Amino acid sequence: MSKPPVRTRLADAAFALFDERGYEQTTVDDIAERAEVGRSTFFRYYRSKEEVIFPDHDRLLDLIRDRLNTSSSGTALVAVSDAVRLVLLHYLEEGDLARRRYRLTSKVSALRDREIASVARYQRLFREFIADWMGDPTEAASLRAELMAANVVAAHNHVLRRWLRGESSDPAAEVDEAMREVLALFPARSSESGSLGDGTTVVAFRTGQDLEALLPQLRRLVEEGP
Amino acid sequence: MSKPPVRTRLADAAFALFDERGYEQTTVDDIAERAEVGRSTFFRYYRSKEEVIFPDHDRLLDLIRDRLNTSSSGTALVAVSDAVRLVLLHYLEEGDLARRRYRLTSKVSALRDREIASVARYQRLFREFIADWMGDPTEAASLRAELMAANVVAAHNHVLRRWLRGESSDPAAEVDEAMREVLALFPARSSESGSLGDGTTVVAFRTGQDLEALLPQLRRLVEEGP
DNA sequence: CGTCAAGACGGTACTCAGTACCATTCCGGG
DNA sequence: CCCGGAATGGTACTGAGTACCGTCTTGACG
Repeated sequence: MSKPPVRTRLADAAFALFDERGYEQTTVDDIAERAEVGRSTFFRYYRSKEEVIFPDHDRLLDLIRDRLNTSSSGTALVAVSDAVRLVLLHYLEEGDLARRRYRLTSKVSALRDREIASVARYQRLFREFIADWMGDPTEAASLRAELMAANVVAAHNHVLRRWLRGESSDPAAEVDEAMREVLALFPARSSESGSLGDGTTVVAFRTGQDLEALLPQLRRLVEEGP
Repeated sequence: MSKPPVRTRLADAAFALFDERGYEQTTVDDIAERAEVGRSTFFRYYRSKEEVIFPDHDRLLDLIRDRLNTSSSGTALVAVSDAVRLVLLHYLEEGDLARRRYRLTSKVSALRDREIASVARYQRLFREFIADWMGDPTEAASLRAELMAANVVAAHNHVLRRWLRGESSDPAAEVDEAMREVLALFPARSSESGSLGDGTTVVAFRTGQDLEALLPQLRRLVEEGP
């Protein structure tokens, strides 16, 4: 009976020690020792101490990038929503491992910062994808892309964190609902849905209730003639 | 003629060396030496090498927190928008220093990550403030708070980065416009504007154009009876 | 003017992450 | 059996960050 592969042994040892003594109190030597390997071997499998906890962020980012590049969804926002659902599913598959990681990142600010930086890379990818997709180089379009990306990521994080905290029994359904919420914030423009400009137009609002705030959105809807 | 204060000398030396050799190629010893100070003294003024570049993020965060706590704006989102404008103005006051920092963070990923982590702290603060302000513990409200915070921060970052890149001549006006855009995404609810529930109701949409996506928003508007 | 205490400063020594490099061992094909 | 490459372990180094201690300055007070 041979031992499990080195990479797995290292990860197991690391998580066990982090749970026992805490992240900062655990040295790379400790991890290597428990995994019964040399210190150099640790750094062959993981570039840093942090990477034991976030092993495949790079791989997942590449996967999402490919997904977007081969996407054929109706709108950029829908494509991105679909892509981000993949990320959530990835975490769900990790199961308990994801929750252990969450407990660690909740306690250790250095790890939380790293996690946040990773998420920002997704957001950047989404922003660039949406901006490219819109093909509109104006400042307004650029801001819009930025907002869309931020919303998708925020919605994802919201659902993910709920699940990680054990507050969600059906995160897949929740993320779908959250994405619908986001989609609703950014109604598709007529040019995006194939220049059918002749549908019935109806407008709904309550007078006397921050009509001012609603105006830009209504204006956008109304001005979109063929 | 005495020299400038130690803290200033250290910062000047650090930025000069970062420009000359790059961030990673500069050691703390180098900085201390150029500032004509001992190495220990460097760490008395800055907790880490990175902190020379981001000296007052903590202070600014506290300032924003106070601002929010003493705020009396009409809605949570407006209060947060006002607060975030303060952050932008802070950067504008820094002037060229902010641009030098931006050039550094653009090149050195470790610094970019740190910057992103700081921004995330603002976003968290905003999210908690909005959630508290709404006082609505439901999941939908929680998501809404998350989205609002994300939008405000994204809009701010968008304008700030444009200015840092020299693409904006009037960032103050741009951030106001961007915040209007964000406000427009989140129309105030009736309960927020004083329980006037008896206004005229009108509804507008284009059939055949992602009506599905618009539904949640419309439903929300319609269901808000007294 | 002398004294004393507090703070600023410099220096030393340490831990630990991460890198570079080299020697050894293991293993499969020839 | 032999050879070559891959995996491994060990050693030595750099540099960030921490702890601690001795020294020097400074200013208040008698």
